[in-house]
Amino acid sequence: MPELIEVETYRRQADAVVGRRIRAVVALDPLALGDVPPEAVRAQLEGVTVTGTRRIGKLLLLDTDGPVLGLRFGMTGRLLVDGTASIEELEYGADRDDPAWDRTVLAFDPDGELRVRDPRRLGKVVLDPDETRLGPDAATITAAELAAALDGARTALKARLLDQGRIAGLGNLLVDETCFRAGIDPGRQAGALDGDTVAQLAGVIRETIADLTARGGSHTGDLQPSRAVGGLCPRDGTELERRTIGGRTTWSCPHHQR
DNA sequence: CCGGATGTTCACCT
DNA sequence: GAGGTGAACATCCG
Repeated sequence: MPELIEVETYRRQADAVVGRRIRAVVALDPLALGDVPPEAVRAQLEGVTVTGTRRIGKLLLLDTDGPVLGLRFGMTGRLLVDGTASIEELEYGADRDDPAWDRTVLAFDPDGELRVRDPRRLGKVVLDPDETRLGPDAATITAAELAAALDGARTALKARLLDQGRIAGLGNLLVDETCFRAGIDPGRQAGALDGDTVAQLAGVIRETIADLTARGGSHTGDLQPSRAVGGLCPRDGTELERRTIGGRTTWSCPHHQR
């Protein structure tokens, strides 16, 4: 579930713990920490107070009076705060929801908790993450920023849009949806788009994020129901094409996406 | 049993 | 070195 849209809803939920103190790190999955020893993370987090929340792309940041706590959600991570999840998180696996998947759990003073529920364990917990490695946030991307991100790139447009160091926040579903709406072939060479097309695409990216946010998530796009073998373009009825671009399954309309 | 999955990283290649 | 590609990671689901 987590692309920029989902992580932004997580951030809003996380706002509830601003002003609270981390009383205990109840659970910590070593796999999420990389090479950092769990004890070190525990020692740095216990006792600090959360002072604010931020988001860059798909990275959720909790500012504290100690280190910055960075949370990445991988493919299947969700955030639960004080026992509640946000409403639009019903898509992955649709049904099962097992507390055994709670990989990171923080308990607060005076009360409450925050937990990351992540079946596939591809999420990460990072202290003081390097924020400079992320490009400008897709939700507010300008034509100039997008032009800079695509500049001279010989790779496919989709591959470049997925590159978090160039533009932060777009995932597989959002990229397919924005290319679909913009009428652009995601396989086109990224650096070959003319200025007008880039400006138009920047607008479509922002509008698509706003639209799907209002609908309830990255999986609510117009293209989404047709992302299957034999699926037809919702705009013109052409059979959709399935390819791998940038290492990800890609659905597009060979008729109106050029 | 097999393939694929809303992501990131790293080894390897051009 | 820059830039790009594909496998690996761990787990669940159809």
